Amino acid sequence: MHLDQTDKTLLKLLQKDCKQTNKALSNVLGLSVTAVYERIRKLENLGVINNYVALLNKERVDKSFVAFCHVKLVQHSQDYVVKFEREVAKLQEVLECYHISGDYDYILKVLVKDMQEFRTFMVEKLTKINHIGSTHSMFVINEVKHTTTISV
Amino acid sequence: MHLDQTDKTLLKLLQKDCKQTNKALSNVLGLSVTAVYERIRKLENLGVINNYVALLNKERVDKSFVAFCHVKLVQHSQDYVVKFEREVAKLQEVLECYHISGDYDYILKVLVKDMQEFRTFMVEKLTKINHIGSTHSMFVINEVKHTTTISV
DNA sequence: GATGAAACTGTGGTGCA
DNA sequence: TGCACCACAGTTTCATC
Repeated sequence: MHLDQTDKTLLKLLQKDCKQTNKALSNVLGLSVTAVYERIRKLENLGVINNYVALLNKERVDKSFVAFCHVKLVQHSQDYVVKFEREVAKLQEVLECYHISGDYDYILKVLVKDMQEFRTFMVEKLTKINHIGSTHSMFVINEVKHTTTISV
Repeated sequence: MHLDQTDKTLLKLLQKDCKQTNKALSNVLGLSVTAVYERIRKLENLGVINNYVALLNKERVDKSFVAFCHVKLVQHSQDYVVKFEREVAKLQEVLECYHISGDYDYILKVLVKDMQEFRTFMVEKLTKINHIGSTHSMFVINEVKHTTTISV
């Protein structure tokens, strides 16, 4: 796989706004509409472009509380790890979950309505998963930056 | 602002795939194409839908290393805070940055090619920002879950 | 990668409940 | 206010060069 400069520019444009017409893109890139169409198809087929999604304003859908939650398991047997990861992936409040190096095993990004809902999430959902040793939560005071755009 | 069940279903569908035609959406929702079109326009105008973007496979664009980086400032004067936030927002390697509660002031999600590039990022970019007291990095071993879909 | 044609979709007007 | 129907302009998509 090799991406030339045109591919990279195209990816940059589509990461910013994927609803642009091929005609608009063709103007920026100095190509024909078909050439743009074929490059996009190529990038999709190569799996460089995963999918196209609508991003919402979380405050407007009443989800204003973001927290990062560290989790440590009591043990690290494969059984426990697999089970925890499967259960946590099911929780819709958990937008992201990573297995990380350091004092804790996992870091989770959790999105809920408010502090009260976060408490409910912790008590009734997260800590209901077995084999969790300890957790440590950090609350987001302010979102400084949040982008889905990868520099290519 | 009030979102009915149809709006919520529509948001769920568009968060999964925003390239679906209004016709396909109208079939799922049991509405006419125009009705779907008008609801989407409404959600855009209300600012519920922020934008439409292409999501990339980070491995396919040679960005396989994710790290979370805690940052503490030496002081918390407004001047220092504003300056740090402005500088960090400019760094393309930083996908997310949050001001958080707890021992550290900020948590950053950093995406680069590999460990070596991370080192370069830390030495030549992040710690070049003034007034940083200390940092603490955690490396992602495995991505368990990563979604942009907010449950509505 | 360009051109041109066919099929389809987005978009806005009008009317109905 | 919200939806359905209709029609046109513009877009996607594909065959051909």
